[in-house]
Amino acid sequence: MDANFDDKKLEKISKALSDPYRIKIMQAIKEEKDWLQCQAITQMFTLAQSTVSHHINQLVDAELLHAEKDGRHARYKINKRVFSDYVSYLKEFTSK
Amino acid sequence: MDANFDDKKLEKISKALSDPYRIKIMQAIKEEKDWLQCQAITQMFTLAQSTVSHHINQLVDAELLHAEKDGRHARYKINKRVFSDYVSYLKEFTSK
DNA sequence: TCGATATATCGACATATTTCGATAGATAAT
DNA sequence: ATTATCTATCGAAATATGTCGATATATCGA
Repeated sequence: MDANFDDKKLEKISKALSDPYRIKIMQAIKEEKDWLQCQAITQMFTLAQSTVSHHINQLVDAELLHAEKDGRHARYKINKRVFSDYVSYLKEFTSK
Repeated sequence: MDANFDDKKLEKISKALSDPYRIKIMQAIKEEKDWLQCQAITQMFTLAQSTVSHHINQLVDAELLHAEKDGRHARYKINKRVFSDYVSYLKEFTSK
């Protein structure tokens, strides 16, 4: 287990995943093309751009997404390491 | 993947795990004795009994905990199957 | 340079969540 | 029976979160 994975991180990641739009954003990034721009995500929903940006921010904050700036665009990718750490941490509850 | 595990369930479980007290409750049940009474949990924190009951309720609602009535006591146990399903569902994000 | 596009930030408002105290319901002990 | 114990529920208050529109910032293209 990664030493810098603690309860606070578990809480933050769980919170990031506790919203239907954020779950859909993660899935879109995973399933559709592996990375996405904010604007493309905005077009998927009937949400203001600022709201989508806010949701993405929480996912980035929780490190579930990795953000790269590419000119005026932003590319968001799934941080598989953090996801794996989260899953490993949770597995503790299923063992024993 | 369990057919009755969908995004709504993912959201609900994530939300249940997105609170520091609820995380501690889960850990206490797992680590200390595998099951616990509400009253014992209340004594772990400086929280009102009604608040603890409310937190437990959300964990039970998300099916992370299984509740048994034992006289006037309640026994809460971790639902390992649901936990496993959650973990499996999440693993999708780390694959490919 | 100027206008268009992409993203981030701010303030305000609505809704949801957390928390408490009070109390109800149910069971156990005396 | 009466009292004590354990859990659940209710209503209210405080705090947090989601959402928007407006606007700022930064980059690209003509």
